[in-house]
Amino acid sequence: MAGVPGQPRRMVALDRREQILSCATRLFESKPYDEVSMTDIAAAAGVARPLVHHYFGTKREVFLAAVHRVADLPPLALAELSASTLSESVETIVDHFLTAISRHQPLWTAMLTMTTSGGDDVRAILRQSDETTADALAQLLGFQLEGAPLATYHGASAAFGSFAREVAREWVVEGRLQREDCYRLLVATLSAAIDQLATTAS
Amino acid sequence: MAGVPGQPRRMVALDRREQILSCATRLFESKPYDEVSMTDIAAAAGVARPLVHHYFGTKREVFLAAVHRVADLPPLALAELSASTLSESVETIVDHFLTAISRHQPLWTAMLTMTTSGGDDVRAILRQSDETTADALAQLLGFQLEGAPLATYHGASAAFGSFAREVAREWVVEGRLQREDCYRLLVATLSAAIDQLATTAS
DNA sequence: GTCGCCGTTGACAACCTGTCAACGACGGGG
DNA sequence: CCCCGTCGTTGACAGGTTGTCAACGGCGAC
Repeated sequence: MAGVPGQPRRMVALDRREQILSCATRLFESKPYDEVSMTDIAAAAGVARPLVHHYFGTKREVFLAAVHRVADLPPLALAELSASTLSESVETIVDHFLTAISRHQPLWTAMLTMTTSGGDDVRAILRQSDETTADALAQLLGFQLEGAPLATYHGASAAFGSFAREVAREWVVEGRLQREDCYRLLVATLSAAIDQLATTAS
Repeated sequence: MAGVPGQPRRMVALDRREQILSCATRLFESKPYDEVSMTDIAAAAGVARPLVHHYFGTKREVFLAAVHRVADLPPLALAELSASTLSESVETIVDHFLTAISRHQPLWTAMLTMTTSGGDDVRAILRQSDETTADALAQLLGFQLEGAPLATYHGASAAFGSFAREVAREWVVEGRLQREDCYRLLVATLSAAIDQLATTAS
């Protein structure tokens, strides 16, 4: 643990945490969860292993911090959507989603490879993200959600979020889908799902 | 490692493998991957730990064998579907899917909890299952698939398979969706997806 | 009866995670 | 100007885990 002579060994706490987290993220992007060891992370950050524990606690927490950071993409600017046709709104949303992915492609491939090793905790992070955007979408479309319909809506949106990510994976990492394919698929299915939910709710 | 006196310590190889795999499956159903140790599996099977390695190799392979076994549900009897309306076919398929789940509910919750801890290898197992049923469906609907459309179709079906599993999870383990909700959602989205693919292919 | 095959296991080495006491640079008070 | 407390940092330790190997012992073949 020699440390670069020119650089001060001692760093401001938040900077050091940030540096470790960034190194850890880079590692988790390339290998699945259980092929990355705390020793690897510490070595990548040029730091002793207990320091990683000092900042994050357990290894799982390092991983979750990395997932959280990567999952916190600039949220879709739903506010931009003025009140227009439902189909237009859907098309715009899907288009925004896909452009966001292509703009932050490395981050997305990172997230997709990281979340494949995930458990319930990773699912929780993704679900929360899905629910907030789904709520925004519902408000935008003028849905009245309360009681049982809300739970149903959240369940459906979580499932659809998983679908959208999987479609994106097929485009960005598997390469079996083109952007056009993703667009058509998502627009068609999302429209159908919304129609379905709207008619059932009434 | 006393072993039950009445039972012979030495077993036929395939039986022993089967017994270990069944115990391992039971464990992986209840805890995520990295909270189950080889020691646990061996103890559950009443056997020394090296024996598990002897039969399966690495721990990951035990896990994959368990996933594979659980994922190999009685496949949807697609052959029963006679040539009828597309919408009728879709409705029947979704209904079969949901009934299969409710009939084998323990197995399905098992698979859903196991696959949340999965990596690329688990994804591969699921994908293969998705592709075979998707191919059967395509043949049933009379699609002509070759070249690029085939890859597109496989990508889309993999994504939709993930969606269907997630919907099922919301029904069976999260409880935020009723069976009726799942039915409507899946019918609506699957119809839309098929329409979409059919019109693009032509 | 004896021999060899193979299911089975104890023991070992390498690794990994999580914890603790201790070291030492940095800034403030005397 | 020196001393001291704070806090970032680390070496070392304990417990547990995976994977491997040689060796034991029951069971069928000859």
